Amino acid sequence: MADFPAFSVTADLVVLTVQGNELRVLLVRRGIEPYRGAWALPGGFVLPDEDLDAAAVRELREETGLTAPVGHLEQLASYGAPGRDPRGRVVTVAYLALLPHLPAPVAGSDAEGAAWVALPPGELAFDHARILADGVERARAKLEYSPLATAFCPPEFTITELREVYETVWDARLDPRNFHRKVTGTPGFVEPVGRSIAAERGRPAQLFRRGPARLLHPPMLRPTP
Amino acid sequence: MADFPAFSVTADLVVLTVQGNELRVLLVRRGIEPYRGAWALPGGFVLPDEDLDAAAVRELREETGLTAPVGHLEQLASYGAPGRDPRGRVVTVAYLALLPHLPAPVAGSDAEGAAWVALPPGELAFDHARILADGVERARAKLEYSPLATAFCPPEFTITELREVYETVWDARLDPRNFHRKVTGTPGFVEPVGRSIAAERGRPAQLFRRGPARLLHPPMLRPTP
DNA sequence: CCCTTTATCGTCACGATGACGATAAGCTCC
DNA sequence: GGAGCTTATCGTCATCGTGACGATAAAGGG
Repeated sequence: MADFPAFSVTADLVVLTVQGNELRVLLVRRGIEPYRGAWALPGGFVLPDEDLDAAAVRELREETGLTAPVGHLEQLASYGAPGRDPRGRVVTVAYLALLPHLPAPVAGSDAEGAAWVALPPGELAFDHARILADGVERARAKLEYSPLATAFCPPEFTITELREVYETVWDARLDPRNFHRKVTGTPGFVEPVGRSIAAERGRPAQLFRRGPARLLHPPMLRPTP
Repeated sequence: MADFPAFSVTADLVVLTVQGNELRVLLVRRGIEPYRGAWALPGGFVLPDEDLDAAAVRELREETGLTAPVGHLEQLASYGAPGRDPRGRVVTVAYLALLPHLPAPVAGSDAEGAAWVALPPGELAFDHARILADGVERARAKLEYSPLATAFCPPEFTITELREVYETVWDARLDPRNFHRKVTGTPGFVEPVGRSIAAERGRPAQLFRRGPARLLHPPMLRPTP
């Protein structure tokens, strides 16, 4: 392998969450050149003896303090155009993480500052705008045929909370009655906890947790406007 | 980037085609160690000033002699576990290519030998069995919600040829009448050429070419056995 | 107790689909 | 040239999923 050693490899993260009718992404402000002071996706170099997935998990933990297996993490795509990093030849393996909104502040970050930024953000370093767009599009598409919307919710949630996730990520309004029928009627999507929770107003709602299904048959369809 | 230069990057290809009721993958027999003599996915190192996609296109051309934009090529996933290549730290960016069956023999290959091998193949070098499985699963899934089955067909094809692609990739039997209705009724999936072609037996079939649609709404659904 | 709000259940029409019959348009064979 | 075979294409019908939307249930606030 001494013939082609000229690559560095990073694992960068598109970490999305839903809070207050907004889809937000975790960004860090770069403390060093290049792009010093600019927003960028969190991430870092894959260690010499580390698997790609392990690097992504490590970066996610470092940036969010997450240790418990909550939310969802999957590989997104890889980006390796020459010149995308002015320092040299860098291939970035991007990962997509979907998390419930964390009440605790973003801790343990070694970057200058980390923040949840509403979409769309401003300018991003490197080709991170493209990576972010790919991640958001992946998330939007996956809500259709997978139960991943539950990754944006806490362990126990109401149907209304789940619907608000869909409405926020898709930027669309869904009929509460049809949504309720669809979700509770799809086997394995959600399972009733058996308890209810009172909201600020109105009738208390049943609590659910995510079910065992990995795929939705038939899928949730985005409204055609 | 001098801190972490210890990676080599390859672009490897999962090239699939449909021929005679069989799904086949393009494999090369390795001429050098490690895994000398074993079947492997075609591919090679990304050049120092080459984009990942460009490397995949170059490898595809070198292995198949393809120059015209036929079929389909997309990034699949990246694989970088330590130890997956005994020679050192290698990250492989895998690509998935779907091609019509090429009447010309596989030309221009710089490997010892290249062949179309029916699935499932025997043992493969490195972690290529896993990469191949991921590629096949991606292809199977994409036939549901995209018109990519046309990538397995020549520029002009009949509905029956297209149905045989689905049946082969999914290993399922589809009702010819319902399939015909579904395909011709989905806007942008296929467009009639206006001519017909006579098969060996039976009524001649109309010829179609692929339409402009990128997504199928609603999707083709795999039969639930 | 009435009103507001939200959760949940019901109803109905319509479009998509699976099962399958019917017809069309070539061929071969006699 | 017609019978018979094969495949392509069209039609029919019951069923299911879905969008639109009415109705009811269950809380709190005045």
